[in-house]
Amino acid sequence: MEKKVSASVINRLPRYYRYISEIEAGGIERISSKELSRRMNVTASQIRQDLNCFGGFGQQGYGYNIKFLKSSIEKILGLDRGYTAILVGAGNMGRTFAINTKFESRGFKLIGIFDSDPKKKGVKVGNHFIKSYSEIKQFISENKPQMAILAVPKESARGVAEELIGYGIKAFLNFSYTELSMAADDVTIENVHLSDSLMRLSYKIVERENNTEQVE
Amino acid sequence: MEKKVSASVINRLPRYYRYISEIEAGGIERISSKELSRRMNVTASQIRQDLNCFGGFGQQGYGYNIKFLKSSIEKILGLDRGYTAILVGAGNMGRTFAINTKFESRGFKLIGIFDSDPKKKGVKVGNHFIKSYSEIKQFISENKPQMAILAVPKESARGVAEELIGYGIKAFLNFSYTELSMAADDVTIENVHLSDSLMRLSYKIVERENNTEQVE
DNA sequence: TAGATTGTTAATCGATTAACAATC
DNA sequence: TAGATTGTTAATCGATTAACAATC
Repeated sequence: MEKKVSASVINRLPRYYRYISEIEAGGIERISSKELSRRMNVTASQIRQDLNCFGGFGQQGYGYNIKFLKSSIEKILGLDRGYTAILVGAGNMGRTFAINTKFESRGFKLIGIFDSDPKKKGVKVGNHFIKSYSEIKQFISENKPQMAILAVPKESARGVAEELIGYGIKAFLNFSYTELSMAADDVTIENVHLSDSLMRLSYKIVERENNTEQVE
Repeated sequence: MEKKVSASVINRLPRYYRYISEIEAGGIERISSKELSRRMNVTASQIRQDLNCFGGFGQQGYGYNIKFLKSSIEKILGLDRGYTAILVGAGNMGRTFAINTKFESRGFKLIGIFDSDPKKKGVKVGNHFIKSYSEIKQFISENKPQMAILAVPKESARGVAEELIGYGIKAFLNFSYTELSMAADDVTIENVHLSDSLMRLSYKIVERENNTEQVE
């Protein structure tokens, strides 16, 4: 019944949330789409259009109340739901993720870290002790986490994902250097490709060098 | 003189590169846009349009030669230029980045790691020994790296960026939890926000839950 | 009330897809 | 040559921007 929200809008939501959070931290109470557009370097029109996909959070003549807008975006993004996550793979990427407190401050709760390397078992990472991968099935059935963070080697990513889907996990954040796309359409995967960002940066350097050359 | 390539196309380039690399590794010699579109889950038309922004890499009746296409995309992205990078900040994120060999295999060379914490000086990370941040000015003037990877705390990100711009760095990959956007228009910044991916994933879980509820 | 600013409709712009002639 | 598939133009679709009436 609801109109489907476009991917472009969804992609922009976290950015709105970051800016609004910063503005709130700065002690500001309200903001107009115009002023926000200036800060974020987008059009005011786009901001109003985007937010209105989810409801009217502003007020004519006043603008947007920061606290209300922030909590509204939190609801939209599900940051108020206390979703829980497990981390699979306690290599560098996995440990970095686990230790980074920002993730938990964004409304998520990491409840378990797993690794298949027996040497890592029991090692402390952040507030957690690494568990054996062999315990994962039971852990999931007891704790029912909503998401799994995959930070395993490329080769094992697909196998692990399939196994976890079998145990009922339906949402993945995938840091492995491979692109997961599972058949089941009730499974959601966000692939993170750090080297893509690096390649884009590289492209822009090339582009700039080309522009500098042509001195016509 | 050249038509400006749109951001959408540039964003897709690294993904093409990853797929083509995998296909090459699988020993395949040529591929049609149709077959590639099937694998990548995009339209063949889009693939042809995108590639033709940069030239005609295919051949009628044959398709695309994988080796040639791969090296062509490498040239477009500048992966063949031997760009060098320094890493600033040897915390978890920085070390993960430094150790991850995938970055170097993508045509970049990490030539120095810097941290302002005196305790970290001399500590080995991957093949590198962490240098003091106070040495960075001289290092840059001697080695002229094309890019800097920022993995410093949020609070210092802007200051560090400004300083490095002063030393001649013009391209940044920023992992700090803040969005850099410097005034100078000859400076390029790629911001990486890991928690944005997490929030998008969360949004999709909410969306699915909403869809499941309404059993009309 | 007058001024400000939203929510929303309409207009524009750009990106994606379809179609097909060119050609290997 | 016949079949396949590109490169590219034209058509469609969707996203962004502009405009403005509604209203706080």
